[in-house]
Amino acid sequence: MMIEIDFNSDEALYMQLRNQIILGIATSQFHEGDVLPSVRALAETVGINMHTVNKAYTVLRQDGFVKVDRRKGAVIAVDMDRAREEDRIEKELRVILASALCRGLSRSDLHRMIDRICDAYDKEEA
Amino acid sequence: MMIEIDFNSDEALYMQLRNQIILGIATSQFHEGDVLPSVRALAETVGINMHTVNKAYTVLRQDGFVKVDRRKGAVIAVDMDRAREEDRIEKELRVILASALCRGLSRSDLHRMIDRICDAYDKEEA
DNA sequence: CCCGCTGTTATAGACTTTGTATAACAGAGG
DNA sequence: CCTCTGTTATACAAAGTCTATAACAGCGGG
Repeated sequence: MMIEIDFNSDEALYMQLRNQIILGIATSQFHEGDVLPSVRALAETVGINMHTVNKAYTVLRQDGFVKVDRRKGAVIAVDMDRAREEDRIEKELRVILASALCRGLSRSDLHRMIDRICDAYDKEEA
Repeated sequence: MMIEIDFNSDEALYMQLRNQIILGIATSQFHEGDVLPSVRALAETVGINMHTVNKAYTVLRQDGFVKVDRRKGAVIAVDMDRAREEDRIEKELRVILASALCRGLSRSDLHRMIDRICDAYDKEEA
């Protein structure tokens, strides 16, 4: 999977990495058990420091998306804690939904948007 | 409207302020034309610095939620630029939806979640 | 057995962001 | 005139981000 960094983004580099890998898992470009590039290799190819990649992997581990094996490296291993996740998701959604509603987006607009994003994931997956 | 700050949150104080005010607009606790507390007053009641409140108001202005009148203060004035907003919303949704799907939440789970949040807003509004 | 790979840790420096603190300014209004 | 409004400037401390070098332990292949 191609991982790209936008150095002009105001989003932290390690968060860009984290998010792209989560997107990769959602679109089945990464599967359970897949091994991510080593921190040094990914740092090299992307053009950033090793520690920045390491921080991304550490966050991914804390968030339950990978398990880190000292010899193999970072392995995709999604922790399925639905209840806890549902709370987190809903909390994050509240603000962004609020701002959408303020702009005049309707509830059905949001549903359509959800479907469009999910469709894009399903398509990429195939 | 009651505005509260969580000093233990890892979210920046000015962003907490910003988000709560957006939530307030979405739930009609703030209406078009309403005047927000002055930067000094809000800073006093919340227990933070004036400049932190000012930054929140500045961000709200940049994001098109308030207009600032030098004599009256910050006034709720939502900028209805749907097209631009739709892009921003969708971009923000992509990552959080991806992480939800990774955890095993289904598309209909997400739809239900959207409805639940919107229902809560409608209810608060009434 | 050593070499090379893995993540991990430590230390240090530069830079940005965040939040606070004081102070002063112009504009508007009672 | 006094007081309220946002705005601006300056300074400072603390935290976060990113880089750079270096070293360590564990494991596996030649």
